[in-house]
Amino acid sequence: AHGLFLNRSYEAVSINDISKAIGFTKGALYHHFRNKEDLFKAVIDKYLKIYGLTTVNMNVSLAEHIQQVVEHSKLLVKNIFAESQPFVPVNYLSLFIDAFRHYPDFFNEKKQLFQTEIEHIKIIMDNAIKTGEIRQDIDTSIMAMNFFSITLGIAANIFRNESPESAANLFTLQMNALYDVLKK
Amino acid sequence: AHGLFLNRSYEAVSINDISKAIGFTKGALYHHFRNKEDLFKAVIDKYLKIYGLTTVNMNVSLAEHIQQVVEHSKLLVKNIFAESQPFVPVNYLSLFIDAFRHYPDFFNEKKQLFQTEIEHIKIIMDNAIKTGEIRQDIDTSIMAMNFFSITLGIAANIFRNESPESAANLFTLQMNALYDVLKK
DNA sequence: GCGCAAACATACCGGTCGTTTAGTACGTAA
DNA sequence: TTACGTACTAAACGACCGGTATGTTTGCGC
Repeated sequence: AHGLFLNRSYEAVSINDISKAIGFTKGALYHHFRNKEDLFKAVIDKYLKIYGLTTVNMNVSLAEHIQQVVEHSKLLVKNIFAESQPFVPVNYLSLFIDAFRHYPDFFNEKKQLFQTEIEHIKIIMDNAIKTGEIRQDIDTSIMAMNFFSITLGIAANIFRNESPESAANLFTLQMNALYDVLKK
Repeated sequence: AHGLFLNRSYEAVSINDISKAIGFTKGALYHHFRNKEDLFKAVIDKYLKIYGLTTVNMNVSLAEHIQQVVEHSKLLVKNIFAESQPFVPVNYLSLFIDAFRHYPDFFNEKKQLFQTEIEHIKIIMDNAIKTGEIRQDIDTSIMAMNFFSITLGIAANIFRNESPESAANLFTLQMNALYDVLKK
């Protein structure tokens, strides 16, 4: 079901499609899920992880944090590619959007996640200024958004060159380039 | 039809929905369009513009170029908000994705647009280095991607605070912050 | 071996999908 | 007056939708 919802829209995937894909009949599906929406929510809950650094350690240098984000993103990209060959980042975004539309709670949760992610980066940057790791004349709240945007931009990287490895490598270079101009 | 496709997915919008919205019968619709897909393509061709700086003047300083991108993005955001109230950037992305899926030519065209956009930024940055506007120790091909990612990240801004004005203002600050650390 | 849920299959429901068809109103030109 | 193209309506088409009711099989405690 995850694969189908990933590659097509919520409405385009029918219960019949899913039942065929898993090799069970519709009746079996409805034995386990109340309706299509419930099934979809279960798929989202189980498979749609995003950027989930979640338990960020804020006592790290900016360089270390970047290292972690890069590693995590590589993993994420790899997983997405495993399930959806063509139009990869597009499909991932699409599943996200379907989740927003048919699963409002998910929407609110992720919205909060975006916000806290940016706040975490800001704190780490503030610390990096104190320790002298990076320049002092930086508006950390704004620059944190830039970091976050570049992270999301990894989708655009995949979009442009289609290989997960090169997209991840580009992302690493991007992050390091930004770090270099911030460095003291 | 544009409004409907913007707020829901391709499959979720039926010919009946469209015919009701425009006040004509289904038959009238099929008199003008061969099928649903053709109708959709017409909508995309007419209404889905993106980031179309297209005719970029490359003999400008980086500061001037940023100014132009910011102004253009403000306009874009304003237009999108005019047509789709809730979940604004999500809806816009969704229409984009539907276009990719059901209108392959559109996909290839926009892919090229992304690429050339980044190349333009790189050229402008290379010039800015020559004129002494910005530092010399910058990998322009990588930093150009960063600029581009931040531009796309404007969608995340809208997503987080829902007001087009504040999203545009944040975007301006983000661009300026990046410019400041690049400056000589 | 028996009883009995749980796990599945089968068959069907009303409704809606995209699409097609037959027919009508009307302007324009022969 | 006739002919004909355009723009449209109304109705119907088969296919398939999400969902339900009702069987049948399976695994497991006893």
